[in-house]
Formats: sequence, structure tokens, C-alpha cells
Amino acid sequence: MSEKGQVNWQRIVEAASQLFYRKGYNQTSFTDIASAAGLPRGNFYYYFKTKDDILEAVIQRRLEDLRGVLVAWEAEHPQPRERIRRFARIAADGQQDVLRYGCPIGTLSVELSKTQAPLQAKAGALFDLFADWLEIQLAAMGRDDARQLALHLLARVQGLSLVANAFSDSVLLRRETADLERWVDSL
Amino acid sequence: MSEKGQVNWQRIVEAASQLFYRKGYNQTSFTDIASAAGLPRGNFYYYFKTKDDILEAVIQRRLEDLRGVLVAWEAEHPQPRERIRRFARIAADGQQDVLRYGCPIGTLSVELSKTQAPLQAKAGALFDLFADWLEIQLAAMGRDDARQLALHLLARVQGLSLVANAFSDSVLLRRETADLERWVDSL
DNA sequence: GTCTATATGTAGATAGAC
DNA sequence: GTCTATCTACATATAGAC
Repeated sequence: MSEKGQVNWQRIVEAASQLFYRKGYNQTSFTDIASAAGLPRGNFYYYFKTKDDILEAVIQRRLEDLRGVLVAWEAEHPQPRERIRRFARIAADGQQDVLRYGCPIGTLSVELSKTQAPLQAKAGALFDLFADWLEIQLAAMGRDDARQLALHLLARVQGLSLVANAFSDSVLLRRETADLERWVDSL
Repeated sequence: MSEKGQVNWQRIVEAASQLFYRKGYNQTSFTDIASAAGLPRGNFYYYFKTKDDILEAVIQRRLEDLRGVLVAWEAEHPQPRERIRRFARIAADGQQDVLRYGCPIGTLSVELSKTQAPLQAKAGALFDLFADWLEIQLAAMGRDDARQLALHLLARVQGLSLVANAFSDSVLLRRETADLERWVDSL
């Protein structure tokens, strides 16, 4: 694959990732992606045979990005509890986008669960990444119910993101985030 | 509107409501609704001019159904706390459907928020119905933070539904529900 | 490797016969 | 009121010229 080819490949994945988040997977057309990526429509069938293939690439890319985020958090916060608190703030941190489009992971999962179960399973890797990481941090705190607590935290963040988005309520987003941080402190 | 007409109208709304839940609004075609309702495709343009009109009718119908549910809960449980506990169990109560398709209200809101904000606003009435009812029950318990608590509860239920669906995890669904009931008891 | 032209299907919606 | 035939737009996907 040539230099130019790699660049185009990246542009497609980048454009698709943003559109899948903002418009949803099914509501995003090849035309949308092509014009956002600045490429003629027919061209990227050279890189991806189907739309599903693009989604897979988007998921892989998001996984890599998130792994980078987790590594950064670990470097920033030596204590497990602080790392977990950092996660608890994730929705409030991306406030504008969450209010407008919801959680990138949660909304993708919701959409795919309806009629594209195989793709949802692949998107589930994004949830797994956070769940596994949280479980490790909680285990480091000496919790033997680390997995349950990790999933509880995940669910809380998903819930507040969804409801904040539904009501376009930034106050709720911050209040529920503060509540969640207190919960982390109480562990 | 004739007898026959009313029957057809009901059949369309009924079929559409189920399909919008199971397949999503955008993924449901007129053809899908027509065959589910047992009517020729072109026919129900007599009843509804656009697909959006059908969604509005579906929302209205769900609102009526839910109002009936709330009235039944009130009759069944005289105490506000018991009524709130009843709400906390709602996802676990509809376990099979929640695991497969998620929460009917939450997933609809997520889908519409992306590219159909006006419709999402109308679907928000479903959330409002629960939020207002919960607020009344919490106020009856003497809580002056009734609105916040109502939205907190709503968010918790949404979160556990979404994550239980994502992982197809019925154990998580029940465990988080039990946790939520304990939270209600602690109020 | 890149792009145009086009194939093929299906979406929502309409016109008009009955 | 009911149903068939059909319109237009746009979706994913392909073939093949450059």
C-alpha cells in the first residue's frame, strides 16, 4: 500500500468515525463519507468492500485511540482511585458532544443491537476495553467484587449520558457526575 | 371515520410500534409495517401522510398505555416508596425484551437524537411522563430534591438497561435492579 | 491506484382506477 | 375507503476507462 493510499485510508476512517457518531451508522451514506473525506464516491471501494468493513476499521481505530487515553490516565494518576474518578468524569468532560449526540460507544451499541447483532458484538469490544481496565483498577484497590463494580460504573455513566442527551440537560450531566465521583470516593 | 377505518388505523399503529422498537425507526420501512399490519402498502397513506405522522401516533399510543400502567401501580401500591420500587424493577420486569432490544423509550430517544431532533423532542414526552410521576411520588415522601432524585432514578434504569443489552447479561440486569431497590429503600 | 458511469434495489410518496 | 401502478430520489455496489 502506497503513501497516498494510506493517507486516503486514514481520511475515510476518520470521516466515517465522526459521521457514524453524529448521524448514526445506518443514517450515514457512502456519499456522506465520500464528501467528508474529499474523495469521489466510487473510489473507496478500493479500500473497503462494504460499509460493514468501514465500521470494523472505525471500531479498531477507536480502540487504539481509547487505549491511548487509558495509558495517559495511568501516567497522570498513579492511584487506582484517581484513575477511576477520571473515568467517572468522562461524560462531563465531553459535555458538548454528549449533550448533542450521546455517548459514542453507548449510542453505537444501541443502534447496532436492533438489527445488526454481529456488528454490535464487535462494537462491544469498546465496552470491554473500559470494563477490563476499570476491573483492574478496582482489583488494585483490593475489591474482590471488581468486575461488578466496573460494570456498575459503566452503567451509571451510560445512564447519565443518555438522560442528559434526552433532556439536553448540562446541569443534570454535571450533578450526576459529581454524584458518581462521591460514589467512587466511598469505595 | 368508519369502524373498519378505525380498526385499520389501530393495526397500523400497533404494528409500527412493535417494529420501531425491534428494528428501530429508520430501519423500519413502509413495506415492513404494511406486511405486519396485513394491509397493502399504498393503503395507509390514507391514514398517515408521512412516516413521521405514524411515529407521532405511536408515541401518543405509548403515552396512553404508560398512563394506564402508572394508574395500575398507584392502585396496587398505596405507599409512594413501594410505587418507586415498582418503577425501579421495570427493566428486570421486561427482561427478555430489554436484553434483546433495550429500553423502548431510551433506544428511541438515542436514535432520534442523532438526526431527527424535532421527533426526539416529541418522544421526550415519554421520559417526562415517568419523570413527573416519580417526582410526585418522591415529593409525597417529603423529599425536597424530588426532581433530581427522579432523574437520577431514570438515569440508573436507562444505564442498566443499556449495558445489560450490550452484554446480553441477565445477571447484571437483576443485580443492578436489586442494587437500585436498595437505593430506594435508603431514601 | 483513481475516478466515471452505471447497475440494481428499495426507500418514501402520489395518482387515479375501482 | 381501498388498492394498484408508478414516480422520484437515493442507497450500496460494480465495471471498466484512464
